[in-house]
Amino acid sequence: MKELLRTKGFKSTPQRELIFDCFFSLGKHVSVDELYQKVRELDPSVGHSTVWRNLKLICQLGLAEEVNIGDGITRYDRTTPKPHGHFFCRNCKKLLEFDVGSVMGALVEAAHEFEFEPDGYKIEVQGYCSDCRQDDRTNDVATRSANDERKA
Amino acid sequence: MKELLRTKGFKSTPQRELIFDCFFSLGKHVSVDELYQKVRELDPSVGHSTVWRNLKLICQLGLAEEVNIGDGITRYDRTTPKPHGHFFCRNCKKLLEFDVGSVMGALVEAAHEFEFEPDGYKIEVQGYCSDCRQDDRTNDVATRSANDERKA
DNA sequence: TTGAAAATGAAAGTCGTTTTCAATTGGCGA
DNA sequence: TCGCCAATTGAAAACGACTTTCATTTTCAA
Repeated sequence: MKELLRTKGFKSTPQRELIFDCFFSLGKHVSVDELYQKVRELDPSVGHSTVWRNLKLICQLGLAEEVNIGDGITRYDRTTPKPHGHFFCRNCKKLLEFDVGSVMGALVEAAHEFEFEPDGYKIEVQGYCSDCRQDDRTNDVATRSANDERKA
Repeated sequence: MKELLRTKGFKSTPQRELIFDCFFSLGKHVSVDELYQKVRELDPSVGHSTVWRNLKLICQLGLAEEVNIGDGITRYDRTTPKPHGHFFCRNCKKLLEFDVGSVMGALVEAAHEFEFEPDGYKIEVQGYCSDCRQDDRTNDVATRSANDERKA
């Protein structure tokens, strides 16, 4: 890692190494705060902004990319050799990955038609995972009474 | 529109009608502020929060849905009979729509394998549109001093 | 008409993200 | 190895989009 940083012109610092290590030791889809907590376990002196900046750096280095599922929290996903999509459970907030190889062809083709030069794909499918499926869901209704439930 | 609101248990107010009208008269992918500006042109007394709340209401009624392209701004897209994806130009921020009929099958199948019950799809392809394509782009580089090398 | 409930507008609050700035540190050249 | 200078750090504040609060106004069913 130290090597990669040097060759790219960045300095290696203890904080940076720690943050990088923590990021890669954690699972995927890490938020800044999740990473921050992890880092603090090992070195409570590391600052919030340092974690944030290094997470950005990890993205700049092409080692991860942002994932935005629309809940206001940016997560960071290690880049993988093959692109993948996400199933996002509206209930338990779980994020599952699935292979999108079968849809890439169609996407690339569509892009070609638009003379669009793609360099990133975000395929997010929202719904309910196997644990949270139910038939009498009440949280996507447009009626007044459902509003009140929601607030609770 | 007044009818729809009533039947769903919501009241009809001048502000609400105006906001709804403006939303549907504007193109797609409207942000709260864009809608707010439009509304203010016709009635400067309407408040920011009223616009925001009614945009949420439009979503609750199933007439629109949020689109998140990761730039921190939530846009609202009229729901259309057929699902569509977006091409988001990193340079000019343009948002183009494309038909995703050809990929839906694969997505639904993948969801089925995961026992996932989908109810929303977000297919965002990022890159550069035909107007912004160029070969010597310099805004996605990960190297500090290697910028120069790469261009040469 | 009238009152309960909903909607409004201004302002303030929330919260994740980003920047500022002074102090510290890494690492290249001498 | 040493010293310099730019990169990095940490605390705090700034930022900005989103959301809530609350007093007031308005809608609409009875």
